[in-house]
Amino acid sequence: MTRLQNSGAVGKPLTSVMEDYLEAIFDLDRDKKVVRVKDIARRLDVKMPTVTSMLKTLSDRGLVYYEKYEYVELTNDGADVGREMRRRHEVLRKFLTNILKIDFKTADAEACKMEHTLSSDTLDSFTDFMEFIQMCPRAGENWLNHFEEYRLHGRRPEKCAERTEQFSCDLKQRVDSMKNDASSDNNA
Amino acid sequence: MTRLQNSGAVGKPLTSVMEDYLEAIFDLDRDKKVVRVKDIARRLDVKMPTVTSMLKTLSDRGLVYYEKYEYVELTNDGADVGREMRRRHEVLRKFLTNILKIDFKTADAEACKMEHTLSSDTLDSFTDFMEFIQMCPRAGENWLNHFEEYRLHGRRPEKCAERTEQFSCDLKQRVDSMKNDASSDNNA
DNA sequence: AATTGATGTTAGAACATTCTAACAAAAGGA
DNA sequence: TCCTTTTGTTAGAATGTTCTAACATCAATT
Repeated sequence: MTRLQNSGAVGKPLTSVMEDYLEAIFDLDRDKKVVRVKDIARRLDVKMPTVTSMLKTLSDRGLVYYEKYEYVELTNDGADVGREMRRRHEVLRKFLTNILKIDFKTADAEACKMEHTLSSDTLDSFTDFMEFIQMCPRAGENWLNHFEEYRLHGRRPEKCAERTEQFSCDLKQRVDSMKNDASSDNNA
Repeated sequence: MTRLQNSGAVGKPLTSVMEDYLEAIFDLDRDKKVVRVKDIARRLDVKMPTVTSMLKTLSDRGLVYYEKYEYVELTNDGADVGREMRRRHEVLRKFLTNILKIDFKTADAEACKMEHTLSSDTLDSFTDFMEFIQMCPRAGENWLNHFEEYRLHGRRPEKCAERTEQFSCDLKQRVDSMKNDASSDNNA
């Protein structure tokens, strides 16, 4: 199950658009103390009637408290979803910036799209991977810097290649075997 | 631009659903030599009328050749899209299985969802990262195995710390001597 | 209190995607 | 050939998300 369930009105799963709205409201709630239709509209780049319409839907499902012309608030269920989407967003953004070295703006946008599609389990794997990299000396920041060089200065990082030579045949063997596995899309 | 453009009927970007259909047809084309409505329906888990309807849309946009009751074929534009989606799918699936150690079935499903959302640039970063890991001995398969252990046996991989010590004799020496910026590996 | 500008709502429509029910063509026996 | 099964199509409806145009309310100023 990728999508969070609500225990409110309906048993149907939330759509990714609903998740976006809940995340937006959750964020705005922390920043601004009062959440208005206009804020949500600007944040999600939609028109105000669209927001009104969605607020009705979310209200029906017990995810927001919403009365005409009044400020919007999340219910507990709604806040749970919003918070979870925020968490996912952060995990993914950090992966994209810290590991893949993608610039913040792009990473943020990509994370926003990815956060709906990945299952919790997969998300956990991303988290684990990042933790592992920080925890395991052989793969820490130093190594990540090499990746950055690799990205910036072309496909064949000499420093890494040099090391390959210095390492035992044993290791190189494993590296080669993995290489075969991962570069097998010769479809044309 | 995340989405590929077609040079056919309309200038509008493709939806991710259209991309799914094109990828499915592309795959079936390689496997089965003749692509039928029923095959597409089964593959995408939709009903046949839905396929018929989408084929009209794709035909209008110059992405498939489609005549009533006849086999479906991709145009060059359509094949370009299908092939690209296939490539993205493979990159992501390999990342999820080889790096994050997610089981194949799950990884395949997740890749299918991710492939629409990521930009080409970000996709390239995934590819680069995988290539880098294969190329750089300090981050090869051996290290990836440690990650697997880490995932399976809890949050604190003692072996990683141990190894650091073990490597000291031969490796760390070289690393230190030839590497200028080696100093940030000293975490717990 | 009346006016004005910002904010919010309703109504109605469009689009993409999907479905079911009913009909139509193709294919393969008997 | 006629019949049956498989495959494919049309028509029509539903859902989810969005928009524009028009109207309503609120807040602030005069």
